[in-house]
Amino acid sequence: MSPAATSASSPSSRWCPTREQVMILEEMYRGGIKTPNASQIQHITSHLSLYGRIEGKNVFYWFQNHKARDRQKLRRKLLMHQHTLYLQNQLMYNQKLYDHNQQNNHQSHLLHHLDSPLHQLYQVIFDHVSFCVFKGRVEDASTQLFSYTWKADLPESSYNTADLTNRFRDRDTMMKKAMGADPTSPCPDRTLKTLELFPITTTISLKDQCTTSTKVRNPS
Amino acid sequence: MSPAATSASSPSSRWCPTREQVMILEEMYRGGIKTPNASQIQHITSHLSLYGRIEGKNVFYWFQNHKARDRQKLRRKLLMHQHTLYLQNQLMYNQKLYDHNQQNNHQSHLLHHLDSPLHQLYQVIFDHVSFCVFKGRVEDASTQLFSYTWKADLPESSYNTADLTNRFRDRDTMMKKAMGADPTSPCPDRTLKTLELFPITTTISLKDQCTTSTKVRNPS
DNA sequence: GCAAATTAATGATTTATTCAAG
DNA sequence: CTTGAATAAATCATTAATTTGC
Repeated sequence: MSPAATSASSPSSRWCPTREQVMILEEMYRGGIKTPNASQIQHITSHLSLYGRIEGKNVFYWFQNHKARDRQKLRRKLLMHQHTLYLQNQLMYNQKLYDHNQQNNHQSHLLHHLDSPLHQLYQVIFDHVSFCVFKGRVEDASTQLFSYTWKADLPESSYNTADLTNRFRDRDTMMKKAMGADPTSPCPDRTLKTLELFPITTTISLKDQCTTSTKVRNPS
Repeated sequence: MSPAATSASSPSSRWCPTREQVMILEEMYRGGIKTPNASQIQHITSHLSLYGRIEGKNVFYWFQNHKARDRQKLRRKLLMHQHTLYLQNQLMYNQKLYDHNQQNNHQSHLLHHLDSPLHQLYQVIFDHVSFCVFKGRVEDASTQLFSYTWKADLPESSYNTADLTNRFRDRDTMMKKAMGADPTSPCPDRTLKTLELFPITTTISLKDQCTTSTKVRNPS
C-alpha cells in the first residue's frame, strides 16, 4: 500500500516511516517515552536506521506530534463527555417540565418554555462556543462573543417576568456546574427517561502524562 | 541604571541583551525582519556578538517572542475596541429605551428591563468571558462555559413573552456584529448622549504583518 | 534611602494549530 | 484522511522595575 518501505527509489520530500519503524516508535511511546532528549533521539535514530532512512528530526517530530494528537483525542473525548452531561441535564429539565405540565394539564407550556428567549439565547451562545471549540479555534470562541451584541428593537409590551428576574438575580446560583449533576440518578423523586446520545462512561484524567521533560533544542 | 551592559560579571542562567543589541534587533524588526531564517540568524548573531555574548538561539527566540507579543498587543487593543463598541451599543439601547419610556410616562420600565433575565444572562456570560480573556487564559473562557448549565426550577407561572420569542427566532438576526454599528452616528432620528468610557478611535488591521515566512529549523 | 515584597517584562520551553504531501 | 513539517500560541521561569513599610 504505502511506498514507505521502498527506500531510496524516489527522492521524497518528507520522511515516510516504515511499518517496523512506526511499530517500534509506538512501542517506545507506550513504554513511557513521551519527549525524548537529544541523546535518546540519537539512539533511537541510529536504531531505526536499520529499517529505513531516517533522521533525528524525524524522530523528534514524531514524538511531538504523537503526544499532541494523543492529548487532542483526550480533550475531544472530555468535551463530548461534558456535552453529554449538558444534554442529559437539558433533557432531564424538559422531561421534568413536561411531567409538571402533564399534571397541570397545560399542554402548551412545554413548547412555550422551549421557545422562551432565555432558552434560545443560551442555546445560541452554547452552540457558538461549541462550534468554535470543535473547529479547533479556541480563541475565536471568546473573541467573537465579544463582537456580538444584542440589539433588539424597543419592546412594545411590558415583560411580566418579575418571577424570573428574582430567580436569576444571584449570578452564582443562576449557573451551576453541569459536572456536578450525576447522570446515573437524574431525579430522586421521579424516574425519567433520557435518551443516551453519547456514551457517558468516559473516565478521563488529563494529568496522567508523566512528561519526562527534557531541555534540549538547537534552533540555529 | 540597569546593569544590562555589564557583561560576564555573573553566570546568568539566561541571556541578558545589552542596550545596543536590543536597539539593533528592534531596528531590524521594524525594517521588516519578522522571522529570520537560519542564515539570517547566523549573520545577526555574529554581528551582535560585537556588543556582548549572544547565541543563535537567543536571536531566534527574540524574534519569535517579539512578533508574538506584537500580535498580542494588537489583539488586546482590538478586544478593547470591541468592548467599547459593545458598551456604546448597550448605553445607546438603554438611552433609547429610557427616551421611549419618558414619552410614554412609564418611569419603571427602564429598571424593569435592566433586570430582565435576558439582559442579566447576557451580562453574566459577557462578564465571564471578559474576565477570562483579560486574565490571559483564553481557553478557559470557552471551556468553562461548557461546564456551566442553566438549571432553573420549574416556572410556576407562564412566560407571556411571545413577542420576544418571535423576535429572536432567527438566530442570525438575533445577534449582530457590534462592529457593524457606527458609534459616530448612533441614532439617525434622535441625538443620544453616550458616555465615552474608552477611546474608540483605534483603526486596527491585524493583517498588516508582512511575515517573510522562511522554513528553516534544525531541531536535532 | 533601602531592602523585602509585588508586579511587570521578557527569555526560554512546551503545547496547540495549521499547512501540505501522499 | 493520515501525518510529517512548520508556525503560532500559551506557558513557565527568571530578571528588572516598582511599591511599600520602616
